[in-house]
Amino acid sequence: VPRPSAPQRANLRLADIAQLAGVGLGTASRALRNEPGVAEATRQRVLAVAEQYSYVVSPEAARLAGRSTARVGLLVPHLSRWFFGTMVEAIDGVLRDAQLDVLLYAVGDLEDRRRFFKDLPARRKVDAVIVVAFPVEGDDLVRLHSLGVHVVAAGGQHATYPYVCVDDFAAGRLAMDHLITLGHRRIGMIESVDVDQPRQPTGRSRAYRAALRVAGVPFDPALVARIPWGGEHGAHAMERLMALEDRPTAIYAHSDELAFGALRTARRLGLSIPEDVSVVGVDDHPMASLADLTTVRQPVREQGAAAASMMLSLLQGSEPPDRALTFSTELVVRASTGPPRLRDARRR
Amino acid sequence: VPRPSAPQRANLRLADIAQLAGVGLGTASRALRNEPGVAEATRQRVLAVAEQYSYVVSPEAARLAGRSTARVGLLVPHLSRWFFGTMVEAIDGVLRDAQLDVLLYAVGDLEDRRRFFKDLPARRKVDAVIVVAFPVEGDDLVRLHSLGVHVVAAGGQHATYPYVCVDDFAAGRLAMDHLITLGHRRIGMIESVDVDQPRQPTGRSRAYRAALRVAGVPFDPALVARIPWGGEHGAHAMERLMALEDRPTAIYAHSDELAFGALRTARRLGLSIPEDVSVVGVDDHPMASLADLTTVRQPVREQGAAAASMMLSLLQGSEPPDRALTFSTELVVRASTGPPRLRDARRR
DNA sequence: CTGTTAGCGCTTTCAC
DNA sequence: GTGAAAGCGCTAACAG
Repeated sequence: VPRPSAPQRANLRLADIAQLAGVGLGTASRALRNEPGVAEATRQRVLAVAEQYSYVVSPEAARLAGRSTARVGLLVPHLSRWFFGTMVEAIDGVLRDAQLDVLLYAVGDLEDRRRFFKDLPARRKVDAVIVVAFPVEGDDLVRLHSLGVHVVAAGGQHATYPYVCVDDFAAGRLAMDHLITLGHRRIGMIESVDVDQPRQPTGRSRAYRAALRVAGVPFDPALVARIPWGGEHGAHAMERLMALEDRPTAIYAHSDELAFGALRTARRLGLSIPEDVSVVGVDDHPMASLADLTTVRQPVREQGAAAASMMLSLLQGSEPPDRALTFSTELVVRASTGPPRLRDARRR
Repeated sequence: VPRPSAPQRANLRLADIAQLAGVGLGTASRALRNEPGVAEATRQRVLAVAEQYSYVVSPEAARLAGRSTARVGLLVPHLSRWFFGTMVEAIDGVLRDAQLDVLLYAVGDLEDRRRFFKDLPARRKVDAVIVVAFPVEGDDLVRLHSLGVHVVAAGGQHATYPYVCVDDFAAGRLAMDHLITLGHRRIGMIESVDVDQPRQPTGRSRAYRAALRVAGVPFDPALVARIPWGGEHGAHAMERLMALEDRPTAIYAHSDELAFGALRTARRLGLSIPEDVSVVGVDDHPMASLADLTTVRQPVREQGAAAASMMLSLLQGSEPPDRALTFSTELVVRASTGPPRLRDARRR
């Protein structure tokens, strides 16, 4: 536990500004915060003095005396991944424009999260919390609410609190239907499971089975590889899938990173893409276009911005226009998918 | 500007804990903060009560009365890039373990930074600032110091304040010498320039010329492509380079992302790697292994952790063990580099 | 509309 | 060792 070295204090206090402007403390306070009940002329005078001495209120004092912290907590599991980084960047942007400070909490695993929610009688630290792509469970949620802390989810799934996300099922269907339309029938799935929450099948998984069902293709468990998230895991999954007796002609990966791994395996195996095997991912990671990977794009930055705006409404006391926002996804066809070889298509 | 809805307050105050433990306010305060001058028995009693009621001090009140904010500002230009995200994740981790809160500032452009440093009579917001991979200019620096705010740089270049980085020149030499050792003589460079600070040549650029000089190869300006950062730009640069009359047999890209772009161009051009052209990057982005890209690895997480530790020392008032830390880099040979074709090698 | 007066919850002298 | 008292800089109620 660091004990900071004492910094010198030299800044002006509200009292100084008030005096300089020739008004009382209360008036100065109101003027600075654009509270009603101050003569316009007076307000201008105060504002001018404050500006001149580049005065800023002490957030600590303001918080101690008042109610809000003007700070929001941003909980994110994996900052090093593109999706999360982009989301955070977007959220931070709109929050900062609204003069709010962002307290970052990189909560990699369940343990971190637990600690956060436990240590967070932190209504003492933030007015609100934005969680990126993971659910807040009932108990924690109740406590947050009882503390008066707002919660919104960005990029997660449906929730009881306000959220913004994409329809993962629809995204999955976009990918699968593309493959099926191309003529593929034997389609493998590389499915990543979150170690912390191996919960019920995700939308992207359900889309797989649904698409097959609609196409009249029986589900073959041998064709799905369940692995942890990550390119290397994706690569291994691909090895397993391609080692199958009756190997798939196409692969549906739950995310682009997984797909990149699959592509490497294919390349190393000497398979040509998409002639020998098609690969489709989800996300439209910036690298996807560099790898010529067909994928399903989801608007990440937009989701983040929307979630932050939602938070802003909540903080203002007004219900947000929408309690839930679902952005749509879009198929982006590139060079990694194509029709199966005739031989393969005929086989069944 | 959001006006938060008033949350209810219900938490215990230090006074309550003191009373519950049957001690005075001052004693309770000292006990909780492990200050000397409290009987061990007393301290235990206070600690026990605090634990029992899961009491936490109000950071605002503590700050207002005391000196530190227990918060550090983290300035990052591009959260969505792997390097930055990873760095931030690492920094956040050690700071959090030290009970410090991290205030995130995504400062994409010069304008954002300027605003930060202007608005930051924020000694009122943070005790210290960590900047990721960009320099703090003299004027801002002076102000920070005069406010008693510590500054450390993570992943940047040499600075007058404490920093941690890698030797970009050495990294560049590793990449270049690898190419030269393989027999390449006509080597192109894809160099990214930061729009905000098109400052003097970076270490990675200087390494290019130095390596050529040592190898006795004359510098040919036609072989270097200066572009903004980004895979797509890397791809275009590669197009230009490969369109050259006397095209290079190898490409040295300033970063892996650039190299990925180059690889795509090569692939689209029908060039085989590394037979027709070798490509080497810098960073060892996780995707590099998936693309079988030869690169120079730099330890990102370690740099972040080291910078954060440095900050901790500073905050404790003690000089850090080292005011500057330079991590070493390492060549990682993969499948994207190989000797030039004999024909090519002979040509000169 | 404006000035004054209480605290907000803690840290820090300063006596005991 | 420990308790009492004096603020830290501000907001919010309350009188004018």
